[in-house]
Amino acid sequence: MFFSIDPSNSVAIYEQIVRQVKFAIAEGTLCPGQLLPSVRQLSQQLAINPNTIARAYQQLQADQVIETLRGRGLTVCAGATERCREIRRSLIAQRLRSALAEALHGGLKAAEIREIVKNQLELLSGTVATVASAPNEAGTS
Amino acid sequence: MFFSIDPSNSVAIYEQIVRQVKFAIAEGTLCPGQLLPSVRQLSQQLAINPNTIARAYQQLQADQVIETLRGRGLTVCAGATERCREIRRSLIAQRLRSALAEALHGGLKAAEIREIVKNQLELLSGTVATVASAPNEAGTS
Amino acid sequence: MFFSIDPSNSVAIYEQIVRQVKFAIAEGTLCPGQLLPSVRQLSQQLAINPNTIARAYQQLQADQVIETLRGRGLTVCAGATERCREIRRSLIAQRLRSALAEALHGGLKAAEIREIVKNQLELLSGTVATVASAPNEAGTS
Amino acid sequence: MFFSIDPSNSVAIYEQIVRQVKFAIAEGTLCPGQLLPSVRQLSQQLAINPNTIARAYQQLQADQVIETLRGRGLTVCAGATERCREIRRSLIAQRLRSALAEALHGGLKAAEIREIVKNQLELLSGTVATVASAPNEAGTS
DNA sequence: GTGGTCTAGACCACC
DNA sequence: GTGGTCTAGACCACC
Repeated sequence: MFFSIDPSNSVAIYEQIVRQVKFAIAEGTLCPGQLLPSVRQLSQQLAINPNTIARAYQQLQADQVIETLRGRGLTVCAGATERCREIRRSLIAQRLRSALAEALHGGLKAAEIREIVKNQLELLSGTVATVASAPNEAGTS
Repeated sequence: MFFSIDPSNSVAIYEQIVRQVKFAIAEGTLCPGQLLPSVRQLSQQLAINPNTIARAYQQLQADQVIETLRGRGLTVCAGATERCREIRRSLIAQRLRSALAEALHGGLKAAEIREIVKNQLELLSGTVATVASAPNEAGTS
Repeated sequence: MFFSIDPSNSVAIYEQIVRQVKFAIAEGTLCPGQLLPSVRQLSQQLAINPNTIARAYQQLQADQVIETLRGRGLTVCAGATERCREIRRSLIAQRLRSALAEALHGGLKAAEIREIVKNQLELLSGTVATVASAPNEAGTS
Repeated sequence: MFFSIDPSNSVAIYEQIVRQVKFAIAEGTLCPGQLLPSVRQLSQQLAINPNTIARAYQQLQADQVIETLRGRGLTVCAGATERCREIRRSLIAQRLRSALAEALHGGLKAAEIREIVKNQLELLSGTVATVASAPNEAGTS
């Protein structure tokens, strides 16, 4: 698990950790049953106060993504992979929908939007083209 | 000018005002030379702290969208209409692009994205054309 | 709002606060739109660290029971009354069901259980009898 | 003796062991005079830290349910069967009473409670009578 | 060793 | 004034 935390980012540090853990689980980098780095350990690795790490982990527990094994640490819940993927997909789809709505609403014509979408997808698909044969994982790098 | 402010929204109130003024200018509801409501007046109308209104107006001045007419109040700058339209369009286009990037990045396939875009555009274009029939989706600025 | 906090109780202080707020909302003591006591105020009143209060309030926000009005404080969400009632009822019903299951499982005969239930309801209903005409609020003292 | 330990359960592991031993004694699965599995043996069988097993056994000794036979190990005390049964029954009855009190207190009407009790008893009595037909609900200790 | 909770005190943006 | 975040350091039960 590698985290990259940016303390000057406007999203809170604990929230950055939450997202990166969910992302890692969705990606399969972190699997159900696996132990997370301990609060103290991660706190040292990232040079961040243990309380902040603990807060992120508490959030992840509330989201039913990880659970505590008494005295041993925190593990990824069974089913978390699918849950995290689903959360991600629906957040993304929703964000996409609202960006489209806002675009139409804010003066772009449907044709212009289609153009942007087409260009953007071609531009970005370059990276993805080679992975086209693996249906589910495409583009999760 | 009608503003709708939501204090429980995560974007700051002053920022909501800034956006709505720029939007109204881009739309032509507010025209160059026109006087804005005074701080006190708007503060009363929205039941919001005058400092907050003042801050929004300062921001709009910094963005060169409004300017003070000494002793008379604040007016929309000449050229603000085009500038606001341009600001809006580029913000929107950028947001759209980043939503698309994130979507690809986060596991949606290009085909799925195209599908969402297509559906959404049909859905919303319909709504825009015949606003009255779809009551709820219309005003989601 | 009166809170009674017991720091020697095994349930965490922040959790005691969370429960009492939900209870007060379910009861109607705290109504949608009403402001909660501020973090600092409650912290003084209960002689408890502000962080602990803040944590309780954050939990209540995550539970969609309260929401922040930027710069003004925290209010009870619309619909929170029903939500809190429903939460309470289902928690209680579930606890009751599992107590019954455990009782049967653990050696009490159905007849004994019925006896305990009957006695207990009679014993406790005394308090409630006079309120029998107000269907929904019965016994929420 | 089969134990099923869940480290992600909120009740401590040593406490889970204590309860299961008492339960087994109350049920007659474990009889006075019988030797308990050694700390090491149980520790291996459950893949649990020996200290945790030792702590459970200490607790059971304090509760006068088991006692050490010098050099031989730990045995179930004489009279433990009845004591465990009694402990269990009174714990259960008390839990039931408090669940009922809380239910009344928390907004369920006496009639609703009677309904839940009735349904639950029918449901579970059925299950107990013909365990084999309802696979999942049987072992919910 | 593990996480969970709490206090104390600081700084921030926002109103 | 408001809440939100973070650090620092303590203590606890559990394993």
